[in-house]
Amino acid sequence: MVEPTPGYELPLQLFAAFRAIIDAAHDDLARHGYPDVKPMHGFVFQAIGTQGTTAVELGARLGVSKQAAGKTIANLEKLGYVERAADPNDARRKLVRLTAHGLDMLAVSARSFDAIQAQWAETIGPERLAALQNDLRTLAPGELLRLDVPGWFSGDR
Amino acid sequence: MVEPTPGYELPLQLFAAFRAIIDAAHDDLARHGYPDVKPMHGFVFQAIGTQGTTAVELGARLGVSKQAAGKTIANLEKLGYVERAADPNDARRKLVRLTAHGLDMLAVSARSFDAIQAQWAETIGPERLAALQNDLRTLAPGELLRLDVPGWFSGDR
DNA sequence: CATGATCGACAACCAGGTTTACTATATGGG
DNA sequence: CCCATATAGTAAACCTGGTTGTCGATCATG
Repeated sequence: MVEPTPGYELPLQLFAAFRAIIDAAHDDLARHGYPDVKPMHGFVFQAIGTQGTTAVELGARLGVSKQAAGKTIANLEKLGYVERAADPNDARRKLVRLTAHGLDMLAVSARSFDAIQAQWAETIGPERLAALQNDLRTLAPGELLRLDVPGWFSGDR
Repeated sequence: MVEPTPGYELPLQLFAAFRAIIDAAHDDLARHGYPDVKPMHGFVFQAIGTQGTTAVELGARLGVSKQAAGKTIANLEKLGYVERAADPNDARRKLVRLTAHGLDMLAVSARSFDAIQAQWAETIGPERLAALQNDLRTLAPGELLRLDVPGWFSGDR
């Protein structure tokens, strides 16, 4: 039995597919008036959620230090996607929440991802896409949301 | 018909699967005496290949500037994975080739990736893995080898 | 043979990550 | 009640890897 593809192709295919989705979503976002969001920001927005969070908690969710989370928050604040407010119950904490702009962008991106998924379902058939997702869940269970990508990719893990 | 998963999960699943493979391969590499290789280096080694290349060509293959390629080459040279030699036919060019150490590491990583692929085939069945790869090829055709991941992920593309 | 293109290197800068260190605030045991 | 300890946020210094701009050296061509 011959080996159909060398083993190193599989991860590259997975990454190319990931990248294709992200690029498509961000093309969509740029067309809808959000040209300044970066692929990374999607992770952050998901981690902040509609409820808001704090820098420490955000760092924990994303797998980076609280300082890195703080930097990212500061950037998103400068871009107007996020706002910080004092926590009345704990003067140390600062609540980070999405602004109206951020929430709108989150909604747009959600529609974008849904549209891409729908398009993929159309391309290969919904049952095959469902099977693909099912297989991925089996093969790579665990946390989906990890932001330490730059460090993970180039650092020593 | 209900939407089974929100659209944003699909890219995260793809990325998690990619990451799972890379992490497994690098655990393997660390066990086999290559603890200092980073996920990024795999891309570079594949792009250099067994034939060798130059900085400009490497940058073009990986989608980064020649300067960035040069920096990466310098790092890999310091680690002993790569060596530079003058091109007898063109005094401007410097051939970059994998050392014996680098070639061995490439062989180990190839075995690693094959083993992981085999394990995945065992887990979900070879025909489903083949279908998965086939679908991925359909959904995300094009260049597999692009190294501009850090810049792509956090930069403005 | 002179002009233009290419290769490799250097410098300056940026983004994002880390560790270390510090202040301010909470919390809980003596 | 008070002090010791833990936690939240911030800042500084540093690392890696990316970018652009520049430059000298070398080829290639009109």
